[in-house]
Amino acid sequence: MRVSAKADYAVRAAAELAAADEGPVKGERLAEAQDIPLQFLEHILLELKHHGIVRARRGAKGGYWLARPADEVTVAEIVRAVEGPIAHVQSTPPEDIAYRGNAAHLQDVWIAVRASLRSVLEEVTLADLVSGELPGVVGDLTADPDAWVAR
Amino acid sequence: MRVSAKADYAVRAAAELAAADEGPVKGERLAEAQDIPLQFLEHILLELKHHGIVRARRGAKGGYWLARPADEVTVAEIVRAVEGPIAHVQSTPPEDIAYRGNAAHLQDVWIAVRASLRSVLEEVTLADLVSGELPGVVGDLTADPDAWVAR
DNA sequence: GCACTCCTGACCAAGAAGGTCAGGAAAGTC
DNA sequence: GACTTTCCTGACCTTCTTGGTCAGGAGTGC
Repeated sequence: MRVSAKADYAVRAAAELAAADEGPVKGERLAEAQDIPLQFLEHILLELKHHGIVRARRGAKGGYWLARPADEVTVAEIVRAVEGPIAHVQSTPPEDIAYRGNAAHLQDVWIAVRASLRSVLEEVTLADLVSGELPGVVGDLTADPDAWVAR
Repeated sequence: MRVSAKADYAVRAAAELAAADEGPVKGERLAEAQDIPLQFLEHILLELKHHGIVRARRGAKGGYWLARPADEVTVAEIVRAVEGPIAHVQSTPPEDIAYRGNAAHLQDVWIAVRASLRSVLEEVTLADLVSGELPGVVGDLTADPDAWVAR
């Protein structure tokens, strides 16, 4: 139930791309802007490219850019691209698990967990992230001061 | 963003304990009921004991039982006991991370992610799980057929 | 004393996390 | 065509986590 460095880096780099007006952005600039090790970032960007989220061109004047408009790319997509499916249990999707005995209803709980994650991650687009105008669901959740304290 | 085998096992074993009317339950019985490797389960139960969720007695007639009533133990507690804090980013709590540049608002997103996880995991108690009468939030989330399909 | 059950630490193999390194391959510039 | 720039790719590395197993010790009850 944790967010990996890779996913965090990927979203941050994508946010920088979303904010770039036009033209490709060099990996080096992304790395500096978000303080990410360059060579590690290049691997991440490659994965994003393979997933059709980002495009790239080599050579002088080369760099990376978003394959789609920033308001059509969600955080969920990016996290999935680098971390794989969200909220899998023991590496299998919750809908495929058969629980027995008194844990029979645990499946519903994991399904609800996944749905609640999706309700946040699939709503927030890169455009939202850059503009700071986050969707209502995020505002509702972060409005409670309790959301900001550790447990 | 995945649920470990350990957390899954821990919740399942705890559900069995919650369902046991009275008297200690042997580790072996829990392991059989939920099909969990016994020796691994014993380590998990020990962690739950150290977190004050479970109690135990050795010897004949020994076994494990819940330290508190089943309707006062949440799934969140159990997951935290064996997996550590929920929704940490790069092993640090989201409220402690300072984002820069165009990723400035990413913090709000991770906070919202954590809050949405909590809204499920802290609502469901072991009593809910055993009875199958899950809290409203779970019902709402699992009612949507979309919640049951992979992405 | 003996059986039973939990308790604990050591160990282990495989994989993931979080990188680094070295070189190749396209694209643009002169 | 040479040269620079930048992405592309695979190999490698160290440390930690995951998901266990093994062996023995220590209470508890009869």
